[in-house]
Amino acid sequence: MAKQSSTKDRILNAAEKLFATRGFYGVSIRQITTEADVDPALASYHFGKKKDIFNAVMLRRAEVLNRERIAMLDDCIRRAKPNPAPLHEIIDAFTHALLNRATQGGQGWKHYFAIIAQINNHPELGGIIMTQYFDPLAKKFIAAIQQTMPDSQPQDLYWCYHFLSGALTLTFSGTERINNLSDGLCPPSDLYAVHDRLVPFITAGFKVFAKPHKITP
Amino acid sequence: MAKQSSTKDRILNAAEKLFATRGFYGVSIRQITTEADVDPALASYHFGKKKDIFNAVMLRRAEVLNRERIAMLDDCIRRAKPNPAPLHEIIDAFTHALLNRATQGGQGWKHYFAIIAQINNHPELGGIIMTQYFDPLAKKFIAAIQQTMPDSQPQDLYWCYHFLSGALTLTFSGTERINNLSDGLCPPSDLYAVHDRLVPFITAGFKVFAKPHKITP
DNA sequence: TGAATAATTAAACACTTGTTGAAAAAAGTT
DNA sequence: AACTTTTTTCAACAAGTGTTTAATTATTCA
Repeated sequence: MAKQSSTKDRILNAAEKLFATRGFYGVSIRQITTEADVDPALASYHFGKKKDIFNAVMLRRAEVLNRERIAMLDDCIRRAKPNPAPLHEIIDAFTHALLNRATQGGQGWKHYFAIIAQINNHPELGGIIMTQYFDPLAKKFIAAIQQTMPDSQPQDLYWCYHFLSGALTLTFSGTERINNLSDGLCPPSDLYAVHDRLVPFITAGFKVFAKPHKITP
Repeated sequence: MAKQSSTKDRILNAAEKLFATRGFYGVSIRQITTEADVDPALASYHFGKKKDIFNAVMLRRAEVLNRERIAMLDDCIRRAKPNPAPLHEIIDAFTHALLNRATQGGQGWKHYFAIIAQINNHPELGGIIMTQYFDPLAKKFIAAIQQTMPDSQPQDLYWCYHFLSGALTLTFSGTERINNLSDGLCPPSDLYAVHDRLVPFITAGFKVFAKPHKITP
């Protein structure tokens, strides 16, 4: 109906960039519309309230990322049939889409991941995407692992997922902390290097709970 | 010299509580001083700029926590001498102080950990505590692991530390996400249950890199 | 006690906040 | 062409922002 207006996209891109570095409350609508070179009133006109802008920013990418990750998980399970999929493949399927987008997806995706890291534990801001997109995927992921590790206990898997979630979030947040800490030895920009270590690390962690059940090491 | 004024503490406590849920930019000085039941001007009078309040909030606990964790690491290493300390004990020493404070430290500590989770990848806000307190501790921790796993490569250890850092941060942030996801099976309030799984999980992850060196699983 | 220092108050500063309304311009439709 | 709908602009709103100033009250110490 309407023309392929670029105004909405410019607002979203500007908002994404600013939210990534200063957070939701740290960015004003004026700053967004200035960055987008657009009248302040257009933000309200196109999106409504400020929080609606934020949701639009997040949903835009959550949708495509979610679809991709589900597809990779399904693929991984189908390839292995009739056997359960190998653990490290499940974990790779869960994480690889993030790697692809973070490395080849352009700056916008990096901003998106930085925002995710901020709202991962913020119910008010992260509620929508988390419950709508991430949680169903997480359940699928955990179910797949349950298949591969039939003797494991659900609580253990949920907690392991939790650890994975934390590691993943920090890894793709683009923080420079580890770079400073390692005196330049570990540039977070080299996401392939990280991913090559992340998957075995997490896989080994999960495998601890393959058998029932001895928590203290 | 001055009396043991409680005003500064009340401001810090109020700020801590509010920062934990709404972030630095999401909280105004008026909100803080109202919560503290104190005149707005007292914030500037006692602390200076808003960011100074934030730093004071963080430094207050970072100092005691840092001291505690270093002591536990040193203890762990000394106990094992002349052998290198066992890996899982090093990791426990690194994490156990957090567990103690989060479970027995009262509400303030929970707020503190929630803030840590927010600024973990925020250079502007997290810079001071991170470089001044957390980074030296991290180096000590990694050095200890290097001793236990002499054939490991520094890059691997740094990245593993990074994963641990992410998992830790999310775990102690107090988020309810995992609770919802697991339909109440994994209450994040039961930090002992989490910790009992976190340490073996991370230990197994590190051990992957004990020998040099085969990243793809 | 009285003088000096510290803490608290109330008011105001100039500026930014999110959002809205009505007028103007652009695009779309018949 | 004229008419309708969509988009953009400009101005304004009331409320909130961090911070400062000067006056007032508590406290400390000689």
